[in-house]
Amino acid sequence: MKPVPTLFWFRNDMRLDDNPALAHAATHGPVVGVFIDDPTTPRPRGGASRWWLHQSLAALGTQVPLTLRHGESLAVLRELLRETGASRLVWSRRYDPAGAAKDKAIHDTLTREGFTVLGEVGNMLAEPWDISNAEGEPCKVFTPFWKRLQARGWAAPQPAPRVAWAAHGPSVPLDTFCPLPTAPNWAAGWETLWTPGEHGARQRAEDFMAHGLRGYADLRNRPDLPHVSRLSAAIHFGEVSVRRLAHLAQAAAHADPTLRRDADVFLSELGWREFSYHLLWNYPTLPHANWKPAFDAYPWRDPATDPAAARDLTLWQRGQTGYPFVDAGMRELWHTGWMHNRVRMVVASFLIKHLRLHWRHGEAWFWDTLVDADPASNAASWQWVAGSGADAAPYFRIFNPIGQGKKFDPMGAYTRHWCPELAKLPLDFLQCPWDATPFDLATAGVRLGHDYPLPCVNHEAARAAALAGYHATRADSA
DNA sequence: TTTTGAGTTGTTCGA
DNA sequence: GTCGAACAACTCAAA
Repeated sequence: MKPVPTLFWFRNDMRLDDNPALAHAATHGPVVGVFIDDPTTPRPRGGASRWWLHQSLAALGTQVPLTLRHGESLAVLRELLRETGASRLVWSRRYDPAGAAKDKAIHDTLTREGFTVLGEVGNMLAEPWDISNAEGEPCKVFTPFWKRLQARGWAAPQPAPRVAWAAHGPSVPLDTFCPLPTAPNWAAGWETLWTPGEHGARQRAEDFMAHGLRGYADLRNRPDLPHVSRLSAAIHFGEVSVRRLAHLAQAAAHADPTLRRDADVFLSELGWREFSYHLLWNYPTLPHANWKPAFDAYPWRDPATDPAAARDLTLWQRGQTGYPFVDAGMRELWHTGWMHNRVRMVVASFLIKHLRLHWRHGEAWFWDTLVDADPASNAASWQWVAGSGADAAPYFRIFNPIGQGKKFDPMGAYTRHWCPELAKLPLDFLQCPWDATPFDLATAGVRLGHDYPLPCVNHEAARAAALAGYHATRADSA
């Protein structure tokens, strides 16, 4: 008698290592792996994310036989259950509101139809509902959340299970399923920057633990140095498990106690991701509505009705604001699909506070251009910078784009790399070329307004306007 | 229940 | 150049 297969639905868990759902599926005979592109998804992936998805699917396809299908998820799954004769469907849970709702609907429907449908914990240290404060409510401040999560602990990572994979056709060819960009190919050369897929992620993780972790606590703020993990996209797609990463960091600190502080800071960054999902789960409007409603009163400039605001949004997106550190970050994003976290904070603060454009415009741009675009981290972080989020930065914390550049790119290497038209400018004026003497500018071959833009806003005036705007959000101003 | 202290990532000003 | 305080007021969490 032919054994009944189990259908394993890959989503953002593109790995075999420490994949509890896959481990479960593997205990029930042959496994058919499927990935679905569902056009009814409310907020489809952005372009950069789809580039990564293509590469990640290609990598996963070399590890296991993978069936690729287009279509509404429930319909496709029904079709596959019928075609394969499977009676069991297994997945790693999703925690974004739309994904979780869809999963519940599919679970309920297929269960009613007699199938066994099972979700296991996704790529999380704790499920978003596992953590709550003393009143049983969601945590609204990071530190107590993180303390509670750490006290609770998490499961040790498990090695990849032995799986009896069963190929199943037909499958849509990858180049049709998830096409790479052409005309223009804005991702040209990205394959030399990134190695999507489980193997690349593990390699990157181990390389980081061996060479980047030491000094991480301080040097993670330096965009010119290799002391961040660059694992954000791999984590988003589940190419590496956060439990595995936590384990690797803890093992490194155990082997060498002088790495303790660095490892703790790295773990807390994983904690921020958990906190973001905790917030998204409990407050599903996080990606589009101010978490603090008081911020609804903020006098944003509207690019839809204000041409100057529209112009400034475009300058920001293109890295043409005239503030070199900001422009360097925005160009890094466009050219690599990624931006160093310190620079993300600076460009976000600039959009929100200097240009007084709603954080949603920035969130949307990041959603489309980041390879690591994530519904929880992206929304929570933009709201954090805006001051409208949970445990957010105080409103008067307005990053100085000049000072941040000088402080965190002290040699100017990062800024010069992404703003090559300023490469010959003396360091003293690199972050504020408008202060350079005509002689310095001429020597460096820079004509401000031609080779590099004049600043689109004045820092002091913009800062004052942002502070004035925030008074509208004060509790007693209503 | 009440009180008290804390709260990712900063900037500016004035002594 | 360095240092501490102010920048506001609020909510949350823990004692």
